Amino acid sequence: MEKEKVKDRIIRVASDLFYKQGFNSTGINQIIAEADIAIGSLYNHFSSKNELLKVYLIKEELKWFDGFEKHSSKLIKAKDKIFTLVDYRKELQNSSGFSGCHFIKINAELGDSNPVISEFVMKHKEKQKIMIKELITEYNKEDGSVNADAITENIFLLLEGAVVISTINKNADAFDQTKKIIKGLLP
Amino acid sequence: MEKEKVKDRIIRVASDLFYKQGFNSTGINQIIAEADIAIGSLYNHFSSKNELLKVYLIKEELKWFDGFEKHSSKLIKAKDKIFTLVDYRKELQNSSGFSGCHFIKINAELGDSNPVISEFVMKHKEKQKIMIKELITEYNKEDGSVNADAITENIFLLLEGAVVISTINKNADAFDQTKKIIKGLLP
DNA sequence: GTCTATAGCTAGATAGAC
DNA sequence: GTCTATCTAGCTATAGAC
Repeated sequence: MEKEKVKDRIIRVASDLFYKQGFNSTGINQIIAEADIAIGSLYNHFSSKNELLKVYLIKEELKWFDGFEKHSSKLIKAKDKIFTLVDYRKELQNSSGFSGCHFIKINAELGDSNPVISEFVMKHKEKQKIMIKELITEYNKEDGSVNADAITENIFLLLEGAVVISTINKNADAFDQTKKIIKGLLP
Repeated sequence: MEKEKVKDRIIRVASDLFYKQGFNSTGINQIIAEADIAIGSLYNHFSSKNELLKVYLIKEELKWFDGFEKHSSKLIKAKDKIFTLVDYRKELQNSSGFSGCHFIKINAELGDSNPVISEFVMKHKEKQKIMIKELITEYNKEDGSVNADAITENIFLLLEGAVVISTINKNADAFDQTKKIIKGLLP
């Protein structure tokens, strides 16, 4: 295994801090301390804290879709893939100590102050919804005949609600409820 | 009309800033500038920025339930009260420029750094859910025989999802979808 | 009860040695 | 390409005059 490069270590440390304690609450000094580098090195690799934020979000998006691909690729039926989407988001919450969705979090924290990030978050959620719709369309070919747009929106909103509420409550109950509801939606 | 007292002006200005640009991004200096007072006056009324945060959240919770009471008290049937809950949250979002839920926002911003606030947010959402359950129980007495717990959770999660997604997308589409779905849940 | 002045600290970012 | 030293600006909070 190759040794982790400085740039990658900065990204890893910064990402973890941005997620766990928030972007505004994370200082450059804390990042360089935990990455064990000098401040000059950080600014050699990244032009600003904001650039580090963009790199973080782009990487998290890739991780999110790759992670779901790994969870669902072994499954054959679209119905099972949809159920495993609930399991996947539950697992992400469990393993992060219910720290929430990276994208909802940063959007809540930045509000309207950073349009580039706001648009990135909007597009990310749109991608998630499109992915769900593709699964529902696949499901209709295999087993069902549901209204794809309506069921997609329903599942999409339930999942976002479940993530937010599980973050607040620090438990996964909302995902279990969500799975039951979705089972009822896909006969 | 009585002149607004200094303390109330501080609360109003701070609340607006906390909501619109975030708690961490709002400085004491900005609050006193926009409230047009000296810093000594602020600390005469409030012991810390954190106390101001607590007052803000308590006040917003009161406003939330009072606002819904005003919207729903004139309605007779529980079913209509549930529909008007969707309208109410849609209206809150519209009138704030889709700035999101005060409580989800502060929870996302603070993470686990402030347990007192985290617990307040948790209890607030629990109160909302209990309110929904009371409406569903009332509905069952009048018109229906749905599974109260399951339908409550379903409506609750859909609404939270709709608030989050409407905040990200800066439009009310998610509420219109949510209303349609809820209409299907309450025959 | 409102004011000014300021303490003590941390923020993000830059300059320049090596 | 990593380092130290440092800049300017901002932060929360306090002291003490009036």
